[in-house]
Amino acid sequence: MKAASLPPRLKCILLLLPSCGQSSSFPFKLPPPPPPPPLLRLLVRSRPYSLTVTATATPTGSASESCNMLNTTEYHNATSNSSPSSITIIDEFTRFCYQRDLPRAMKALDSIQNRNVWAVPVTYSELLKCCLSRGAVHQARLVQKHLFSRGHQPETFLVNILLNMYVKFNLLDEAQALFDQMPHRNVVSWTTMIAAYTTAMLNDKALEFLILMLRDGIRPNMFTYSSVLRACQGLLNLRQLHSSIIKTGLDSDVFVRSALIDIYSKWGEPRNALHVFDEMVTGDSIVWNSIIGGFAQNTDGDEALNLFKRMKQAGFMADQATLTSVLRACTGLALLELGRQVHVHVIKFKQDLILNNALLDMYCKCGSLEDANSTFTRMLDKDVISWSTMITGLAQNGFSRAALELFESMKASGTKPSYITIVGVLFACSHAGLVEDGQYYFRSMKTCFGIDPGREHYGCMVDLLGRAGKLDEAVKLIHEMKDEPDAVTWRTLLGACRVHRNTDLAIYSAKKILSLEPNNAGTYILLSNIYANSQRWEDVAEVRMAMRDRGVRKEPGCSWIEVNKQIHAFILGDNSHPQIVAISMKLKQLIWRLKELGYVPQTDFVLQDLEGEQKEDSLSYHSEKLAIVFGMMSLQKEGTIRIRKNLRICGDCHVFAKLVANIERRNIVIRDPIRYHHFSNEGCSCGDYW
DNA sequence: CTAGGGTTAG
Repeated sequence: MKAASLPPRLKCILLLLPSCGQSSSFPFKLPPPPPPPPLLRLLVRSRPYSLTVTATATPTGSASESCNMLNTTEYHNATSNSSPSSITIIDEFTRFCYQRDLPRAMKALDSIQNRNVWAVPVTYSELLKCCLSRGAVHQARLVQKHLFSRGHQPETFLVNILLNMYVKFNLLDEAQALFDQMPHRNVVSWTTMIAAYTTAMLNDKALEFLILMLRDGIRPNMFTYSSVLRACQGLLNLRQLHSSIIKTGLDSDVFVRSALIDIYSKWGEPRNALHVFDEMVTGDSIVWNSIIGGFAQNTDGDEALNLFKRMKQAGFMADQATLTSVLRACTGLALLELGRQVHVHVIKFKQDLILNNALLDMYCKCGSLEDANSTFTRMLDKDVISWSTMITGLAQNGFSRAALELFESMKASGTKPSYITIVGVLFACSHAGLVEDGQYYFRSMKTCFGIDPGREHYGCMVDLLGRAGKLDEAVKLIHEMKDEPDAVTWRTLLGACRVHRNTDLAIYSAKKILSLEPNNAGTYILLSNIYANSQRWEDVAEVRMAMRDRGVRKEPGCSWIEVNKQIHAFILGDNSHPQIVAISMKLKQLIWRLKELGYVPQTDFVLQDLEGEQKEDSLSYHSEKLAIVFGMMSLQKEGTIRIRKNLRICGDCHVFAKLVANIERRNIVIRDPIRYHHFSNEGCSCGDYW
């Protein structure tokens, strides 16, 4: 046994409950012996008996007389019977508790209980800690019974330990019952309950307890706030809590601060989180991780990477959590090269599951399935998330068959698929036009895996049926949904309508989307294009008017490409790129070459009211075209050109990319907000459907 | 005796 686990003060004091009805408070006041040096502690442990007797034999104060007498009597009786004395039993009990010998300690507890004697409170706390670490609920309950036996009221801190234990064992009702019967509750008792309800995601309950606590006159401390913050129900709530934290000055606590940062981020206000962060005088790496994670999760990868830089400058080391967030930022920004650099650091942390999952996702989302695959293969531990990530990654990048095969391996491995896994599987089916497989998985998900189909599953099925041209069935399915169909669902149907040229249903879906998302410019433009295609100019004008009235602005198309650790952004109508002249020239030449091979620019995709030449010109400056040309100019001849863009790729750029990939014999990967396009000389992985 | 950071879909 380690010396460190010995009690700081080895007080093997015998506590005898006076049968004369005296109060249970122990009358002896022993000056705490100074903590012995490690070597001495070992000595002390080996001779606890003599220590005990000395201690109990030197009572102070007159009130102790009777106790002492009882004490002594008990001692003599015990010795004359040649059975172990109460002193010995308590001593043994104490020793077993500190040695974490649970079975023996429990046996000793039994004897103690029978003899109506008590050990000092700290001993019980040792025993309870032992129960906690072993998950010994039953034993803990016996300890509780003992502590409350014969009308005895245990110290509040002991009850707090018990409370915490029930909470950790997920026995909230039992914790609550114990809390209810406590005569005195301190901050710790309240905070334990609040933290319990927060963890159980019973946010109302947690907040209610905060109020009850305040009513009871107990002032929250930093522990309380850092727990209760996670339970807040919205920004209003959060601001109230924040201001009371400031009033009490507890905002200087790093725990409270990181909780504030997390919660502001969670409620979509990373700027406020940054404010809280920047006000901090001294922080630690966890607070850095909080703020970096906050931006990474709020799809502001740029700021996350900025902060990561600042973190390093401030001299903090990146750990697993930091790198996970950094990878997530790379994922969002499609920064494959930076992600690769992070990978080098990931290797330092041996097999961290979450970190590996983030790495895997980064490679998938950056379109490098080779790297994703090797990462996946090298992972020793895989959980549902690893499998789901890889399945979805394969499916999104156009490898549907491989995705479905991997799903079979997953089932064979014994990992239970989750809701999200099935989304990936159905996505794979819809992507590859595997109607029957998709319907099979959709129908059997409930019976095979106990997962109720949700919105996303219906969405995949709408896509599946829609692609196959079964628009009626798709609509029927939407009506069968338990949840209200959301904009994503209608957008899926709209996509199918465009491909199969069902104008009426397209207009119907577009209107549905607009009613759900009145500020999405893309939908207005889509609707206006549909009208334009069927020459309904009045309707086009009406849509334009509605857009103007509601102040909806179209986000300019933007494409990003990473070259030499730098990100080059091309924005429609922006000529600030230093090489823009050369790029434009090269693009013109390329278009010329393509035209000779039969390329006809598809002017339907121009959204402005332009005509002829002009129309074509504006089209040729779509940001992805510029990015492709820039990639050809600045990347190695063989290298894949990887582009990320903010809007869906238009049909003309799609044809363009396909042709370029073909004549230039190089792979082009374009990731738009929801689909991946891998262009090679065999065409596009999306199968020309998106 | 009570508290903080990271991963998969759309």
